Amino acid sequence: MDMGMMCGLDELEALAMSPGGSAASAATAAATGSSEDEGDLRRGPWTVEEDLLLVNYIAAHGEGRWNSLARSAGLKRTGKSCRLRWLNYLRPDVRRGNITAEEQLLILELHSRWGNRWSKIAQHLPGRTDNEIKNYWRTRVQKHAKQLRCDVNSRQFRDVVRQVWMPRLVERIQAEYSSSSAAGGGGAVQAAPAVAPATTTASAPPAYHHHSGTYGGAGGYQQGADGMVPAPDKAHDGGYYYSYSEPGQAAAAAMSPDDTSSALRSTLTTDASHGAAQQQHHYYAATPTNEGCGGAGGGAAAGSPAADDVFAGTSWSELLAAVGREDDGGSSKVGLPDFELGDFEDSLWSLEDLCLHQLC
DNA sequence: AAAGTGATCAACCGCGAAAAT
DNA sequence: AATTTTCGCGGTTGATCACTT
Repeated sequence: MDMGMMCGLDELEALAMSPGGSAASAATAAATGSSEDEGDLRRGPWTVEEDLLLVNYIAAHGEGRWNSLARSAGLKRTGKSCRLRWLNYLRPDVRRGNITAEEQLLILELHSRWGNRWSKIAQHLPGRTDNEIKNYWRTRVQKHAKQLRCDVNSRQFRDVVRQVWMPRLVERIQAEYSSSSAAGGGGAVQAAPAVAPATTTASAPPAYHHHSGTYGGAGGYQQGADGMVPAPDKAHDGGYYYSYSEPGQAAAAAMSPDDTSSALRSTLTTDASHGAAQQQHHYYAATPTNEGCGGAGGGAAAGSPAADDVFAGTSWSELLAAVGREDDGGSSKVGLPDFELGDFEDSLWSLEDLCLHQLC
């Protein structure tokens, strides 16, 4: 394992002195409440010390056999807990930060195919964990469904996703690519890091990003002069948060050329004047007035003005108007072909569908 | 400024499948 | 072949942060 994350006593000592470390420990002690009896397994938030034990043990011995790993590493944790901590947080290729528009699009697309198969979906979003995707779905997607008073699996909501959400994501991605190409590509990493082509060069120095919107590093640790050390930045649970990318590594690792998202990217970026741009044209062909899904909509979206919310500024009545009523089988919606829904167990909608139906 | 509310995310739990003994 | 252990997944919870009132 060439993670380059060996940690020595120096780092552990530095850790003991670091604000993040002490904060995390204190926070954990407060969170767990009770002192840990000898032999008892710890629960709750991980301390920096525990993180380092785990990281360094895995660096030396590799992962797997989690129960014995936990014991051997001297961690009073279940193997399960160690595995989770490693996979969701400490792994060097874990990407942190906002879910990009392209990632959102991919999640919507893949969820339509596979449902709540989070781990399977996560395989197509390099650096993203199933837990993160699951959280995204629950907090963002289900929130929108709730605002619409729709079941997240209802046809109407899926129509909203298909006819409103996804097109707007496509639109945004297009805009991002346009601006990034106009700016010489430099903006792509910021705008759409998930699947943006590698923009760093082999000669570029490693980039450390100290905010929650970037990605590319292992949890809250960074490569020190001779080992992994906690990143002294944003207080976040344990009090550390950072990202790191080797030259040309982040984007390359973030997206292998042969995965679904890559195909998606090519779909989105191939000839903007014909491809997705044309999709948008069809998506927005018409909007019959209509209520829908309990009709609570109008203005409800006002509560979610997040900058990355493609629905921002659009009332739910508008959204619902765009897709027609569920109880009429969606027949009132226009602007999109009626897809074959008989087999939506397998695939309700997909970008391939959109292309097949003369939308690109 | 304080209290209340909602959003986010790390972590835990239970269960079934796979692997090991 | 049967039993035990380990792994991985999906669902859920709780703490914290951010925003609103």
